[in-house]
Amino acid sequence: MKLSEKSRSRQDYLKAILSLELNGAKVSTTSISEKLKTKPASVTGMFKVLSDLGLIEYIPYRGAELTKPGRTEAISLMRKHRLWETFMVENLGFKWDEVHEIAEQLEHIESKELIDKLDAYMGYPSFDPHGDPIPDADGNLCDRRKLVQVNMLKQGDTASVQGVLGSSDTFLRHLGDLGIRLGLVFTVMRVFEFDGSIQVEFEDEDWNMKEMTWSKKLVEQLLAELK
Amino acid sequence: MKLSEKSRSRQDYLKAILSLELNGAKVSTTSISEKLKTKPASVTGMFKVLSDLGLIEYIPYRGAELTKPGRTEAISLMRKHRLWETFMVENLGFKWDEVHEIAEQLEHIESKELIDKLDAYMGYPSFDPHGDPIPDADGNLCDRRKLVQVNMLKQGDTASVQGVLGSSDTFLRHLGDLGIRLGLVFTVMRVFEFDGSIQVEFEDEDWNMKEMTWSKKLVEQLLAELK
DNA sequence: TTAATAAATTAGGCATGACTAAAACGCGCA
DNA sequence: TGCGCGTTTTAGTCATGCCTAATTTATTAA
Repeated sequence: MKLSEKSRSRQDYLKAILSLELNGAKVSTTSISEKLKTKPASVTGMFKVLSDLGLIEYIPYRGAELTKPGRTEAISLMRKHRLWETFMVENLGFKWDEVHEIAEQLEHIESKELIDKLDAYMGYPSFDPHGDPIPDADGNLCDRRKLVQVNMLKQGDTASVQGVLGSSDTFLRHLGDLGIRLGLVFTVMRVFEFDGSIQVEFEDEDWNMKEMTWSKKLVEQLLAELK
Repeated sequence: MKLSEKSRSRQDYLKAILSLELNGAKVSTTSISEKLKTKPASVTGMFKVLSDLGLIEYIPYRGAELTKPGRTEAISLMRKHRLWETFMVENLGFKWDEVHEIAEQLEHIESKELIDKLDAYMGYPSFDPHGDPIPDADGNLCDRRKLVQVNMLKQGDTASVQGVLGSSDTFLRHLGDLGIRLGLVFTVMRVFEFDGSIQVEFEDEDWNMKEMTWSKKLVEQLLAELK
């Protein structure tokens, strides 16, 4: 009996459980069965399996809860789902509403290497095209509420680059050319709007003066955390 | 009974059968069982299913043969496998020997849109990193023997662009900037080598003069068919 | 405290796709 | 023609993960 084996089904259950937990809802067999379009009786069966695998804490008639390993696995699935969605929208030109179904399949591809390289290829985006945060390789989520768009910064603000909302090839190349990378700490020297585009002048850690002059939309794509 | 459903297993069998047919080998239960690491008895069972689905012609004790729909499906899998391998090597920076296992998973992703967009994203490569031809969206294979590398063309040759051997981002962008696209018909005006790099001057259908000046390796990546 | 109701579990089946063991086939060679 | 051996098929199991129907548990209201 290969109880250690991952399966599509088990992964779908873990994802559904994480989703309910994040909503603060009780993880009951009914709620899961609704999410997965199965029947409560089937959920009971799977809860036993997941419990035996140490992925959930399951008390009959009381519901289930992810354990540490279970949560790690579920977050890894969320990461894969959102990175693939981002790739399809930003690189392949899909519309944001066309990618969910395909990402449901892609998230089950087993290869940490693949997803980490895809992450790097896209410039480590912090949010997917729906605006949901993408967990990093260690499973950490970026809290959007703490971030501001670069065009909202004021003179004298010091902040660090934390993410990119939407990360098309050209935009990322542009950022790279300017030496703008994730984690860069900078101080805003001047912000002004001119003829429909926004210009931000800033100084980086090495006291080098840089500037961005983009359409308003492009500047808004760059997220930073105030220091 | 949902006999029309595609399954991972069935697809693996179709691929194995195609592979043996391309080698000119007889498609026996034993040979398939060796390829798929199952037992001949299991193959017999699956042959019946595939036969009922109209994907193979199966005569007990005689072996199996792909039908038209079966072959189409198998070639689509080959296309997906090779395109994903190409993507992983050319765009994500994998080594050519690291990608097979992952492509075995990716080839089962069901979405014609996805694979066609990935194909376009990479510039419609004709060969994968192992040098095997990639079927196009209609299942047509490119016969490598009929193609020549652009640096082998001589003054006055007329040819059409048929493929790119390896298609890194930068290389493809470069080609795009020059207006070089799949199917472009052109006539070579001048070829010469200078200081380790090769220069090809050519005229396209609209009589515009263009030139490529690249390292020898880059020019060799571009494949064309003589007219 | 108990009865009613909603939710969860158990019991028993079914389809898929693997397996083993045993029987049937096919082909080469005497 | 017929024997024998390797290949193939049949028969019967097993695990996964789903289902329905019947039972059990928890909770709420009288």
